[in-house]
Amino acid sequence: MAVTIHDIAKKVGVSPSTVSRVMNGKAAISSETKEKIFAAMEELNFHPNSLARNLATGSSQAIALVINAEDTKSFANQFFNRSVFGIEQVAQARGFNLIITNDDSSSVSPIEQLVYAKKADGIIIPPSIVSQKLMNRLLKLRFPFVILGEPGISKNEVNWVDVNNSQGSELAVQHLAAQEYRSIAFVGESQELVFMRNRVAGFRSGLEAQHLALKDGFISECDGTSETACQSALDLLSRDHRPDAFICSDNAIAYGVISAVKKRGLRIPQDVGIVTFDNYPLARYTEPNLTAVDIDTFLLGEQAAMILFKTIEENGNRQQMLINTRLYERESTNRKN
Amino acid sequence: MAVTIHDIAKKVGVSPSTVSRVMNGKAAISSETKEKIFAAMEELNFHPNSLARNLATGSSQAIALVINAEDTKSFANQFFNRSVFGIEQVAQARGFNLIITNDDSSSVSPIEQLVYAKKADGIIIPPSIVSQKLMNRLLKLRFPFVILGEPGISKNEVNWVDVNNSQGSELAVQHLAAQEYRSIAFVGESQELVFMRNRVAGFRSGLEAQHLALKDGFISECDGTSETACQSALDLLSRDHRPDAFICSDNAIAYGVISAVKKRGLRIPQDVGIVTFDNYPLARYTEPNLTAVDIDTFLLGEQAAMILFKTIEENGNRQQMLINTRLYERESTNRKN
DNA sequence: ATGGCTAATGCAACCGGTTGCATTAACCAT
DNA sequence: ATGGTTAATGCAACCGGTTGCATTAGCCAT
Repeated sequence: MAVTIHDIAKKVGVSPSTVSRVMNGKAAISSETKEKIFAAMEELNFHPNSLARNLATGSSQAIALVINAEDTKSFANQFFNRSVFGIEQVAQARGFNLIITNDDSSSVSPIEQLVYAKKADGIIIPPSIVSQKLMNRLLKLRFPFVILGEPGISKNEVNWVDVNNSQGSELAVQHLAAQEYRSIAFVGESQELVFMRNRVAGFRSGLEAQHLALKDGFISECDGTSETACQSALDLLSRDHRPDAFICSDNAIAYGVISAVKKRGLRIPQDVGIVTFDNYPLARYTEPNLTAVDIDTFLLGEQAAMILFKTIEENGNRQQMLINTRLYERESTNRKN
Repeated sequence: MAVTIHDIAKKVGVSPSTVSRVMNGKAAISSETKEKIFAAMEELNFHPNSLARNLATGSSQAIALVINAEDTKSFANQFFNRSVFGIEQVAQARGFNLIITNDDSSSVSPIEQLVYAKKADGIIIPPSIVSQKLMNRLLKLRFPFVILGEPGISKNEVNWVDVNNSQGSELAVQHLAAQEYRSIAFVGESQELVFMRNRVAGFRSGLEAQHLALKDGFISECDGTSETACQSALDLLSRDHRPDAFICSDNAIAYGVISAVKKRGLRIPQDVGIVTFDNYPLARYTEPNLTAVDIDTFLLGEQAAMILFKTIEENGNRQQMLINTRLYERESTNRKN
């Protein structure tokens, strides 16, 4: 078997507890013994067994990110990659491991595993699996958790981090107004989704701030595919007073809107301007390429992890955070230069 | 504190070992006591503490996926998402956790943490961090590992899973030949990358199988950006005997090639056919949309995990596996219908 | 009746650390 | 000299399971 604390103790001629204390930098140990212990650890190639340590301290030294493979839309895909990196970085800096676990409806809640079996000291969960029941249970157990997105319920009672969706819409409107677009429409998915509601709210307040009217029917819902987005845009463009700009809730929708504009024989950006949420994966590659409201998902993950650790350490913290977006200007709105 | 095995034992009036055995289904226990124990576990809401169990059994019940955030190209991005899901699914089915840890050059090898501190029972690592030293160390420790991609070194001595890149190229050539393209070029990245070498090899053997000549300079290397890919394609298209088809090593390259073809005033697919590796993220959305060699990354992850578990269980297994690709036919090669 | 066998369960050591309390020795002030 | 203090370290219990070996009781064959 591997080298243990006892082997070190025996070699140096001290007790295991002394070795433990040296290893953890706790209590006062004479620098003489310290050095001998370090030397022995080096020589025997000692590595503390984290399983033993975890049991003794009652901590798993891990946090978990719960994902929902079924929910390909909101977080699973786009956000996933870089936010995982952000979370991992924060965890690693604290010597914690990051566990990833899928919790779709088919499995017998892996969250319970993590929580009850003490496999994690805290969890980050997507809004799509948040239920009142789950939240209540976690709160009652005082088990640290952060929601990666604004939850639809009890938003003031739990920790969460989200993109500032309404600010993103405002930014888009402001930019379009500056480019002298006056008749702006919004194409997105169902407003049953929290982030959609926030984007629409920002769209409204953005229009107000720019003293622009929200025309009837200019908030259009589709199912998120390019095809239905295209249809929605075609409908709007066939009106007497058609939009001269679109804000699209994601790249696939924007792609559909571009097709619609082209079908109607209109030019982008001269006749119609387009801004899309998300700078990925298409925005750079469409024709013309797209001005985009970009979301820093690395930062999102990072902040979620920070809040989680704060909760783990302080135990009783409650925090919400919005990450501001920024605009990447590209051809699709470049009317003036 | 939480309910332990001792609480159950006391309540039922048996010894902790009996409870343990019932929990694990080991040894013969009378169905009478079994039932009483199950009832007590239910009543007290007992959940075994995995930290204790792990220490006792000497297993962490976790596998780890090492990622390399610096290596955005080969695996980190595209493959990451769905292969993680595949790995996780296999792990979850076995009651294992999946740990994700980043190992870039800046950190003091988290792999050592995982291995020496016994935080994982096995690891999956990307080729980009595989060194001879690391492999030797893992082999010597008999620590189970699988490489997620064919390694550049010692490929016969270690476990790995990879996309069948050469078969992918062959598939592409075969399809192009069937569409009566005769002068096929390949645009990819540096052949220092193992997967590139395999794709080029498949390209060559595919041409041979179709009795097509490989023209001089028709294997073109760029740095992987659309811009340099476009330049490479422009060069090839300005030759006396220009290619009538391109196989592109990824979507960004294909995008550059499309631009080049359009710049030369040629039509796709009539004058020039294009096949790209990867069905994501652009293939569906380019103009025209792209015939693609698709890689099932979920399956890739799944198989990697399967091999890892086999190694963990059988201890001494050695296995390599190639995942075949399949072709999605789209407009960019649709010359005949 | 008796020895042998098996099924059911307990005992206690063990996994490898952590930590509260006790102990010892040295030093200081009175 | 004596009591008090502090620095350095050991003892032993503990974290919550697992498991080899021992024990007991019941049953069967001789």
